[in-house]
Formats: sequence, structure tokens, C-alpha cells
Amino acid sequence: MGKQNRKKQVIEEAARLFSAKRFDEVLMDEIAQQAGVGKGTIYTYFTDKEELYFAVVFDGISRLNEQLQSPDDHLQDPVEELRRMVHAIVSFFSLNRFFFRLMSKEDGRSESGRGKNRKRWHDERRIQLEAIEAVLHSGTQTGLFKGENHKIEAAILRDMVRSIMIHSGGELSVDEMVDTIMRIFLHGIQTKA
Amino acid sequence: MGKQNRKKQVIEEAARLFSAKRFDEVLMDEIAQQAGVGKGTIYTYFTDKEELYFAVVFDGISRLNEQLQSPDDHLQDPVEELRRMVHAIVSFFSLNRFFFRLMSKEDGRSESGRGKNRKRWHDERRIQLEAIEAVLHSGTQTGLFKGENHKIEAAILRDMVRSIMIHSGGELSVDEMVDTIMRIFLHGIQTKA
DNA sequence: TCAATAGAACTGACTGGTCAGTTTTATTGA
DNA sequence: TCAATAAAACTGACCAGTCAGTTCTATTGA
Repeated sequence: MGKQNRKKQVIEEAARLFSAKRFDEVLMDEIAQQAGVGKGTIYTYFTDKEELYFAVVFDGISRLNEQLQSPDDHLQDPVEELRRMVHAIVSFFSLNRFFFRLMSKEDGRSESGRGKNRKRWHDERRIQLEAIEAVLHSGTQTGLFKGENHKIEAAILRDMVRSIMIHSGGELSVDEMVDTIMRIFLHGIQTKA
Repeated sequence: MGKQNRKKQVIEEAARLFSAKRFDEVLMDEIAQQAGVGKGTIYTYFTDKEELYFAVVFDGISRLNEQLQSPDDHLQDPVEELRRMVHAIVSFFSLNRFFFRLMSKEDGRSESGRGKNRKRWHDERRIQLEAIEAVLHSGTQTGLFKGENHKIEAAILRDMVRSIMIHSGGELSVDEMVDTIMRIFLHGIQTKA
């Protein structure tokens, strides 16, 4: 094996390890070994452990954000568009459990700290929210939604994916997860008075 | 200062530091200094850094879980009971931002790893879910709720607190946060057809 | 076609700094 | 007096990062 898939291989194994352990518990020697690469080689691609870590994080979130982009620019029914987005997130995470765990961790860290990487993380996350917000906005204008604070509602919807993935314990299919999220988000759990 | 509030002081400062930085970035020397305590003293209370870390985590979650217990054992209106619980969680976190950050991080880590501490964390978290589930269950039996999967709905409700605390940026009061959560969870965002 | 050479890519043993945990000494106050 | 603690000094395991040496790949020209 040659070329640039070495770098990809390193990112892949690093993702697996960082998702399973604390930052300080993951050793560069371990990553190198698992990736079938000399430790020195890692340092030709990444300046240090932290840069590798964030390369892993951003590799994942970029791929997710690509999935989130609407494939056609036609304006859909907001409910369908919302469902499409939720489906994109759920299926991405289902296919990338490592990234799901990794991003859940990074998400937990997101309140504190600063620096270039933290900012970029924040920006990438905001892109997701703004995509959802836009749909909520358009749905509200047509009178379909009664949302009051789109920013928070978008965050809640996105985070529902996290909740359901953690707590469904693999019992639910992707479509069932999506249905559950949409049901609660759109209609709530209370019966009509 | 004498007595046992030394231990409390250590836990408090450790919580502040662990909530703001990565585990390996927090130094024992730093904790000792901030707590106004000799480093050696910390080791009379805790066997190692990891035990201190989990002491901090469990101190927080235990106090939260106490708040969650219903003060009176009378069965309330499920909606009111749910609101009381959400209020308890939101106000606890508002008064304990450090613990909020810390627990968000630990929550992110919760999928992976094992060991005694991880198990206890899982148990304490389940207590919260079961308390919420019980209310959902009673509400469903009276026909007030139409929930289908109480386990997941409970998780979603609890995690909505996390979402709103992270994303409201301090703009909303505790009561406003509670109202927002209850509105979405009970009724969803869609207008009646 | 294939030596010969250059240079890029890669390796892993080694090193130096860091920091958890321990021990020692000095201080306090009861 | 002495029990508890602070403060400081110490130790050694550990591990990120380095770099001298090696291997692989591309290029040249005879």
C-alpha cells in the first residue's frame, strides 16, 4: 500500500481509538501500530497529537455536513425536508458509530475552551443548526409550524438524534428512529385535549 | 478552616477545573493550589487522580438525583409532575454550571468504556430516566399521553435540558427554559392540521 | 533495458520533559 | 506534646516527539 490512503488509514484508526478512550489514554504508538504505520510517519502528516485528534473530528463532521446539504435546491414541503435531514444524520451516525461516539464526546466539551480548533468545531456545528433553522423558518411562514425560537428548536431536534442513538440500544432501525423523532418533535406526546 | 470541608473544598475546585479542561490538562498540583490544600492531603482523601475525578462526578449527580425525588409521594397530575422534574434539573444546572459542563462531558463518554465507575454512572443516570418513565407511564394509562416508547421519550426529555442549556446562551430564565421544553415535548411544533 | 542517482517517504529506537504519587521537613493549633 | 496539615523536594514511569538510518519510487542517460 502506498500513497495517501496511509493518511486516511491513520485517521480511521485514530477515530476508533479516540472514540473509545480518553485523549491521554490513546497512545501515538498504539495508533501507529493499529494503522500499520511507523510512528514517525504520523508526524509527517500531523504536527502533533492534538492536530491529529482534530483532523479526525473535522473529517467526520465535514462528511456529515455534506450529507446534510439538500441534494436538490427545490423547496420541499418543510416536514419532508426536516425528515430528510434527520434521516441523513441518523443514517450517517449509524454507519459511523466511531464518529458518533467521538462527536458526542467533543460535543460535551464544546461549552468550555477556546482556540482555532474549538472555533472551527463551533462553526461546523452552526452550519447544521442553520440548515435546520431555515426549514423551521419557512414552515413557520406558511403557518405549518408554530415554533417560537427556531434557534433552540433546531438544537433540540438535532440533539434528539443523539438521545435516541444512545438510548435505543440498537433495537430500532434507522427509519424507526427517524419516525420517533419526527413524531415527538412535530406533535409532542400529549393527546389532543 | 478545619474538618471535613477540606474534602468538600477539593471536590469543588476539582469540579471547576475538570469542567474546564481535559483530564490530562488538569494537574494535581493545580487542584491542591486552588483548593488551598497541600497536594499530599488530597491523597489522604482519594487514592489517585481518577478516584478524585469520579468523586467529583458522583457528588454532582447524587445531589441532582436528590432534587429529582418527588417531595411528596402523592400522585400529581402527570404534566405537573413532569414540569416539576424538568424544573428541578434546569434549576440545578443553572446553579451548578460546573457540574453541567462536567456532566455533559461525562455523558459524551458514556457510550464506551467499562469498569466500576462507568457502571455506577450508568446506574445513577438510569435512576433519572426511570423517574421520568414512571410519570410517562402513569400519564399514558390515564390516556393523557400517547407515548409509545417511554424509555426513549424519557431520555429525549432529559436531554432536551442539555440542549436548551447549551444553546440558549443565558438569554432565557429558568422558567422560560422549562416552558419551552414542556411546550415542545407535550405538543410539538406543528400546528393542528 | 536497466544501472545509477536523487530525493521522498518511512521507520522505530531513543531522549528529554512532564507529572502522578511519595517522602521529608516545617508549621500550626489544640 | 503530638496529630494533622502545608509546603517543598524528590523519584521514576511514561510517552510525545525526534532524527539518523533505511527503503521505496522517480528520473536520467547510456
